[in-house]
Amino acid sequence: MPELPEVETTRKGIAPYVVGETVKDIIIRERQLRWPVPKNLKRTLKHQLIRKLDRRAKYLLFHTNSGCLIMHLGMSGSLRILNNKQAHEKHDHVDILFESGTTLRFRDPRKFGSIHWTNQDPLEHTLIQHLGPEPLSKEFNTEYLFKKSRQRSQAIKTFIMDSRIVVGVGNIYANEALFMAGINPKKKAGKISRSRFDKLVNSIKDVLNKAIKKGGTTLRDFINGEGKPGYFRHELLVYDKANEPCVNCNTPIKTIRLGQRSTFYCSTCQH
DNA sequence: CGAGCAACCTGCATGC
DNA sequence: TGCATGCAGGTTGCTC
Repeated sequence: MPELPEVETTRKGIAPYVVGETVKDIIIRERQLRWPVPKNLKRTLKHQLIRKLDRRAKYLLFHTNSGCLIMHLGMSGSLRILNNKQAHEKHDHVDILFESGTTLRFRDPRKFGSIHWTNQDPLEHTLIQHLGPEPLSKEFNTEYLFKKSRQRSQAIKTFIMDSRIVVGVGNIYANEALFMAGINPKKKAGKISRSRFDKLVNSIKDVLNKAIKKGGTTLRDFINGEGKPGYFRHELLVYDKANEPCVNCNTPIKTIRLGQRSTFYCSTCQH
């Protein structure tokens, strides 16, 4: 489910409850996620102090003194902070219990999420080292995107969703940013001018920042650390709005399939 | 190399 | 009611 704003919302929500806490125990009910949960995770993580909780792309990084727990929420994953020993439900795959009595619970019906452990710099991890820049960093700018896109025949939408180009832009926000920038999602990345990339970069940063402020987008089941949904859904302009009138020109929003993902755009406003 | 797409898995909405 | 189909906030790793 989560794109960058939802992962960031989760990080901010759980950080106060986990940073500075010591792991008392881990309960693993399901090991078969996107990748198997490491065999010795329980032994490794027990008694570790969580020093810091970072995010890189859509990965959450739980730093301890001896290594780092890396977590990805996939399409349907969520993390919750629980005060008491609440009974687990279906799809509650992993619990991390802290000395303080609180529990961090990982739920993921579709099991596309994953949990990893590394003793080294997590940024050097195989799944992380090849990732492109953070969209909200200075490194992600017009010049960078323009240069990367030259000679590329790929559609601009799949291009900005490619994590080697830039991370954190999933299907919702790719649709939204392209609408805001007035760019047709099918347009070849290599044929877009510098000034239009300028607009696109600003739109991506803008939509992600606004979504973070609203606590992310809840379509069906995204919840933050406190079990509450995000409210950016009400601000969406094109995503999931097939046949609804464009907010600018009233033309019905079109739906197509691009790179196996639903794509929404206004054929009048986006070229 | 780039581009496209099948696959991983479960739940839910839709249509017959 | 049941069953079949298609779709869902992601990403890797296969083909061509």
